[in-house]
Amino acid sequence: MRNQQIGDIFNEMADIMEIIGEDHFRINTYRKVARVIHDCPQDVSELAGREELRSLPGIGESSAKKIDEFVQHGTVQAHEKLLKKIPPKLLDLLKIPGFGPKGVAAVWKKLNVENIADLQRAIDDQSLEELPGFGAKKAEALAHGIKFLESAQGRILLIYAVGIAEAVVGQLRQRIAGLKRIELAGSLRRCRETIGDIDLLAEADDEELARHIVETFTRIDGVQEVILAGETKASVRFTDPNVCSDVVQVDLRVVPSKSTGAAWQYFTGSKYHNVRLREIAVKKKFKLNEYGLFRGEKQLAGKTEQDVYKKLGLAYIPPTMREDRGEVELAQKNKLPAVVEQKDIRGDLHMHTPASDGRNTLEELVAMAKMLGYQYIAITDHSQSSAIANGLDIERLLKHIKKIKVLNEQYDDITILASSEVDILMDGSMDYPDEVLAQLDFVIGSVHSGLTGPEEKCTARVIRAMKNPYVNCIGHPTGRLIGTREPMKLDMNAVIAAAVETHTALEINAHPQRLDLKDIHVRQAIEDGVKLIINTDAHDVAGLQLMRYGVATAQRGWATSSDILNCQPLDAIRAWRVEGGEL
DNA sequence: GCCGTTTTCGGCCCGACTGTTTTCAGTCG
Repeated sequence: MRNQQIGDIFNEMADIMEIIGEDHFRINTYRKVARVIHDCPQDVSELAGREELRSLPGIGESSAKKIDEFVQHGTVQAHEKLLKKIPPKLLDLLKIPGFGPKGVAAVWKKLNVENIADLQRAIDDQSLEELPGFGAKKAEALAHGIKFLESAQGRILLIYAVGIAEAVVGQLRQRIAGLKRIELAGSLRRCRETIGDIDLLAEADDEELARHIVETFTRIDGVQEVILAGETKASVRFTDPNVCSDVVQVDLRVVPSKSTGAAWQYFTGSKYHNVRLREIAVKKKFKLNEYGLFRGEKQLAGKTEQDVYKKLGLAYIPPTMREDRGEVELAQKNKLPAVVEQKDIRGDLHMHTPASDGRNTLEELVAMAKMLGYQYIAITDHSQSSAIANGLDIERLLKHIKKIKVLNEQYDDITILASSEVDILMDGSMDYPDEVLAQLDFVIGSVHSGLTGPEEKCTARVIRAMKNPYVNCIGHPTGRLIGTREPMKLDMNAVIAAAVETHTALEINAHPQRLDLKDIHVRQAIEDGVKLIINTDAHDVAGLQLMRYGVATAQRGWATSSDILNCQPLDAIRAWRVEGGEL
């Protein structure tokens, strides 16, 4: 999969073109191409040379040729030419907050600054402040920016961002008596798997209150630094050690109630989704901004998001779908899929007890599952090869199955399936013999070791497991840990085709560090008719409550409840499992 | 460079904040 690499080339070309001052519409096009490539579930290097590549939205003849060229030669001439026009480390300067292409071009041309060390020297010897358009304050801000860059952390996991946002909102509610409404926005609301900064939106109908909210925000506990603060908007760097050790940028915007919907829509993004909406507005001779949808001076919509979409002639688009991945077109035709919701989930088919590496008893898990309103759960302790996870040998497993069946008899309002998360061994065989697997109500096959092998080997391994008639589902298919462990190299086309052929479900593991399958693969899988299961893989009762992250990932992949096995009644799952029939 | 139920040529989203400015450019989201 070379999409990351190819997309990065287009972004780098755009960066260089900005510095040397080329047409910015062309630059935007390159950035869009980069985004389309990054979002594409198919390996674009496999689409190269075929018409399919040119049919991707935003990719025209010229971009397709560059992609073909990369696949054939490993380089793109246009890219190489651009690289020759700038010093090799110049692009590092763009990473400094507050320093953009115009500034970089100025210091390079006028002061021969070619990298961050050069810039630091220009700040130190005060030659920077002599430059037209620069000054002492700008120099100071850049010095600060360089320091920040040296200590900068990357994006944080969604669940930490949720924790931090809740901490900030909690403090604001406590400190501001007149605070009526405050909402989460940005990538946090869209439930991207990682979050760069946290966006909040507050409502205030008088300017006094708006100022008070902004000012209070800059003074709450945990603020490390105020980046900017105006009348209606402020940005801070914030940390809360109760959530995580990272320092995160939090942006707050305050708008009047007549604009709350438009502002919430705007600050939820994505940027590209918003651009699409504004283009539609322009075509209708309207104007869309964070204050509302306007015809001339007249506000047509703004109080609610629903109004804004409606007046634009669009069906309401759920936040998790707002990525400009085709949802706007479907909303225009009123053909959006009704994506799965938390309330559709009827059970959780992946969790662990102390029999292997879980922390809560069977009874405690059942109690929590009942509280969550589930009709069924599957107990899926590890198999014998997972020694670190205290996996069960056959003898222990058989006893465990008995215990679960006895327990199941005690409940008439929930069904407990005796199951197992069985290791897929290196050669693709299963960690228990078939006659043992046959005794389980449900079987998840998972890869837990040897994830670093070559693609053909990993793919063949998983597909062999799928071909075992007792395996119902592949758990966390790629094995990735976001930000920590790379996904296993899988030919996702082949895995999806095998899932259809062998009638095996794929898991959407809801754990915030996994989210595996991820959104674009979810979409690819359901397009080909694969059934998915959203599971928490809980190791304690708190883990059972992380289902929402899996649901959000399913929504981001446009899955409806009919795509998700554990949105169906247990009888339907049993029939699906045994007969291989349709749901 | 891409795209088209107003266009195959002429468009391509919008506003807050900051700093260096006598009216605005750059950056960010």
